[in-house]
Amino acid sequence: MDSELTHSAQDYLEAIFLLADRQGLTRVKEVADRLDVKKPSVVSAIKALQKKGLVVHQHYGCLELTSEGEELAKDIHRRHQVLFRFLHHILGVKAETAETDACRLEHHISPQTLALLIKFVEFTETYPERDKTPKWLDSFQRFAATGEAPPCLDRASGECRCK
Amino acid sequence: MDSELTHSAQDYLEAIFLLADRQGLTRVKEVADRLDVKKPSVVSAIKALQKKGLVVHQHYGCLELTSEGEELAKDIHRRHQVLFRFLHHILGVKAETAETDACRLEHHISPQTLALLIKFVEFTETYPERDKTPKWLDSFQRFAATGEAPPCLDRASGECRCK
DNA sequence: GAAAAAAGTTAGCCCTGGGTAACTTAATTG
DNA sequence: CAATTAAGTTACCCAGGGCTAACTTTTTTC
Repeated sequence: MDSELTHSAQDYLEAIFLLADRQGLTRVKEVADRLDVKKPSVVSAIKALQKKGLVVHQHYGCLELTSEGEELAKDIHRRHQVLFRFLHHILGVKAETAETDACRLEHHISPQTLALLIKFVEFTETYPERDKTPKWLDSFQRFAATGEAPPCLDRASGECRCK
Repeated sequence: MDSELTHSAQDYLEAIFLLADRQGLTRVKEVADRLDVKKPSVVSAIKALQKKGLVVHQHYGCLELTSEGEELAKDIHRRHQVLFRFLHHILGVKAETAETDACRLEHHISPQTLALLIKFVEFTETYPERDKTPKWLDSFQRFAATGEAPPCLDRASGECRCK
């Protein structure tokens, strides 16, 4: 059993996971629309996932993840979410762009980088206070938006004026 | 003239740029070794770059970027560098991994994200003082390395203890 | 300067992952 | 329940981008 998933296989897996209704079912058409590909592309991608035992699909019927497929999909989605939060909440990339970038980046990131990115997102979301934007991030966002030096800093000396 | 460069074309362009000696010349072999591909792959990639007027290459001879090719290569490399600095200096990804990740990520990032990432790197490298690690980054790096809450923060309250 | 080694090239293969056209099955509706 | 429409499928095709094997040219070296 070839356990390696291609990039596109991961996209399909994640999409099926996200589209599943309460009964865990979705449809070829849904997947095609979501990923912006044509139905035959979905069908052939699903054949591959089926062969690996990650998806169940009877002819002309619904799609369903196996439990193994669901585990993988959750993992893929977790990665995706971290990237999205980093891009959108920290860098300030607009939601739509962050979404598509996250989608493309998630396949090209090493485990080490992912782990550190998770820590980075966790760090900024947790300190100094949960769900409160840290001062430095606030400074950065102002800087990014206006090009202004951080408000509590003197540009010339680089010294903090608000000790 | 098809002006769009494929991902791999960008890699080749950047590699040629970085390998060029003082006379701006390099060799198929060099490129192949650097990108970890075989020579025939280089040859066919170069044919495409040649057709777009980005590279000059005579049979059995040296490779050289045209000025247009060099402009593009510099731009590609700038992107690469920003990513590397973000990954290595900010997140703390080890240099080797940061290098390969940067190489892979650079093709999958939107202009908006790149622009913000540049600002982010610039911000952390400039404030509060040029080339001095900001306090928050220091906190993050300790947190990433040890899992400890930032030293100047009380984890329970989230309040800063060192006002 | 001839023989060996290294570099470059060509031809042809393979896999990924998209697409269209044409067909079949299922669902909807008058 | 027959006709229409929508969904799913199949059989192709195409481009990107790598590879190997075999050949040619250039460079080295004895």
